[in-house]
Amino acid sequence: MSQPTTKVTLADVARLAGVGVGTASRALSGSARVAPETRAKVLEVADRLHYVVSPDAASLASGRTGRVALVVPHLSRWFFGEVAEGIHAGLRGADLDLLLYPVGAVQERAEFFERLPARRKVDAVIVVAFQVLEAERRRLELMGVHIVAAGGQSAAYPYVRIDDYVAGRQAMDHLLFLGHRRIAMLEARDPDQPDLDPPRSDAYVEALRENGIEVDPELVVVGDWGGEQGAQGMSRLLSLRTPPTAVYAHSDEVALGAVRTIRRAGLDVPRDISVIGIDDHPLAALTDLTTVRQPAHEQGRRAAEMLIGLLRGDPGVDESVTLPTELVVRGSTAPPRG
Amino acid sequence: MSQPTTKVTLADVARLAGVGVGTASRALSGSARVAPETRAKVLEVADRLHYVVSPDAASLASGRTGRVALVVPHLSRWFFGEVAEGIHAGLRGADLDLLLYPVGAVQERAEFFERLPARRKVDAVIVVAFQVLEAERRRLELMGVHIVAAGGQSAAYPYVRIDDYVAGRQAMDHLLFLGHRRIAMLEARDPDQPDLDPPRSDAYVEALRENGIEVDPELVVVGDWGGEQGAQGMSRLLSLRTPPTAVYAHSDEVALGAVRTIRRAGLDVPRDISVIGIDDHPLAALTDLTTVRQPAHEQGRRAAEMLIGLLRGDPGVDESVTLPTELVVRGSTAPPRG
DNA sequence: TTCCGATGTGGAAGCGTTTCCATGCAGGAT
DNA sequence: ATCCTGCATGGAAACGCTTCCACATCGGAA
Repeated sequence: MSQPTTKVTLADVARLAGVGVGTASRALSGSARVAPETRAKVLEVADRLHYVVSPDAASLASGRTGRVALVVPHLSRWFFGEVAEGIHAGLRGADLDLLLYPVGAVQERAEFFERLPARRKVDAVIVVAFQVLEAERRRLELMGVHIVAAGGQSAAYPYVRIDDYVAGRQAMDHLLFLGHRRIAMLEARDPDQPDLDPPRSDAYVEALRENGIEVDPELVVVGDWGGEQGAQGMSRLLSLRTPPTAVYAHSDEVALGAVRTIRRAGLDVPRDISVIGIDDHPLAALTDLTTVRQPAHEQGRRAAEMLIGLLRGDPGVDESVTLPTELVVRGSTAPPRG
Repeated sequence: MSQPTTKVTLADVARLAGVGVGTASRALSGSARVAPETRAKVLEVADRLHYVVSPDAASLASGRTGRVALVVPHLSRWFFGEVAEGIHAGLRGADLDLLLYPVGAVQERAEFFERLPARRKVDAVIVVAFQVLEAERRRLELMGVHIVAAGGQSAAYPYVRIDDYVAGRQAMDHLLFLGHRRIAMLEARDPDQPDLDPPRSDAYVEALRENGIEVDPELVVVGDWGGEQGAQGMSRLLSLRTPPTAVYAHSDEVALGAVRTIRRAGLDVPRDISVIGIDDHPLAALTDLTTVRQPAHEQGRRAAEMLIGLLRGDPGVDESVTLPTELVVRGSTAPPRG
């Protein structure tokens, strides 16, 4: 029925509609001023010929690419995938395509900022949930496009995120409220992120201090964001002369690792040890893990909407947003024994 | 130091290098025949001017876009994210960009195939892990580009996948080997996928039959791929007069839902009921879930490599691949009690 | 009536490449 | 010495659009 073989150009449409190419272009792009009947005629012909504009020609002529770069580490981890979906949702209707740049591995990341493969290919960049280093920021700016951060604390750009300190406090305050005093922390850091002091850790320290509890360095174990590290960290905590009665993990995945180790040691969660995470990963519900929920999807969506505003040149849209988090009590926390 | 303000064109480079634009283009694209010293000169000038080709102009002139569409449902679910990362890995060095098209929701999916937003924007399409309907296939082919399937049984295109029947058999055979006879199945289906009979279910039926066990319809519960459905399905199984001694779930997420329900009922996994899943989701290791591992990342990578071959016109690369799966025994399965 | 602004339109000038074709030239075969 | 081959090169012609500019037309204001 249709011939995808011969490609139909704007000139063809214009000719058959009996108008000039300029008019045809205006009629199709919708915005410009064209007489209603002329527009109708052009659209009718375009439809009949199965006309599809050539995005490359349009980009070349207009200088706009209609694309957005999505720079994201670790697509395979729930949070990032969820944010990415949120971004896609927020971009709907804006007629923008997403160019995907996974930069999980150190080398990939270095290469991305080195080569800047998105250069000249996008109108904007969304950086998902990672801290952009100073040197990287400078490279990024060579692209000369809008940049927003989704789910990260890249303070240099407009962002949508949660308050990690508050999230951490919600977790810690819950444990403290339950009566725990000997609380361990499984701190997560990205291998190549030179965070000085993650806010989620500050929350630990300050929550303890406010409750008159000394920070015991033995009770703080650092690892990456993976569950395996949580499991190992927990082993270390269990080997202490006096293990903690509760564990605050920086993420649900880390928390689940801890739970496994506790169970393998023949102990019970939460009777012997309480465990709390952060994220509200879908599996947290399935594993009955108490956690602090953060709106992953929404962070993506809001960031995308912000970007659209920026591209349109709306005034005042570049105001960063911090979304609320929420304690979700499940079965992995309880008052300490005794 | 650099001026991202003024855009440098090929003509500028050519002029400063003292060559024609044709020669400059050939020198930069690398492949064509250019005298070594000429090429060196051009490259040097290009580098000095921070020249970056305009992908749009190049696409327009050459007819190649240098982009690949990645059509994927549910980015936020581990398997899809992992396959996507694999695809990205497989594409490295090929200088191809990935255009992301999430089509998780029914409406999104319909809209994608209706509007075909990737039309004229890509040289190829990778469809991740979902069955392309006949009508969708016809739409897709309007694009007139190569298509491959990663991690799905879309038989119409070259694919890389696992054998779902075999994976199911590995799970079932393990349970049977342990001595279970009353085995339930938590069957997962995509809400809008009119699979007749999923191979993972066939495996259940045939494994039982081969072992002389009648299929008890009560023991088969259907849901979607989410953990919640696994939890609910398990409730139903527990309400039977004679609950199963083992549960075969179509995915790890479903299996974990089942485990939660079993535990909440005060029963023990695996002492009272064994549970096995499929996937080897990272959290399966953390929750000690026995499962059948499938190489998600590799499916993506291989599909991407296949695509590169197709685009290069290599002969014989369009041969589909089926990767092996592997039983991973952990702590959620044991012989039946008694 | 004349003039003016608003509105709709056609067409040309880019946009920045790739690629084809013609040309120049060196060197080996005759 | 002459011819031919083949490589390296310059330049022009697409590629298919957007957008600017100029022009025509039409009412209404003066």
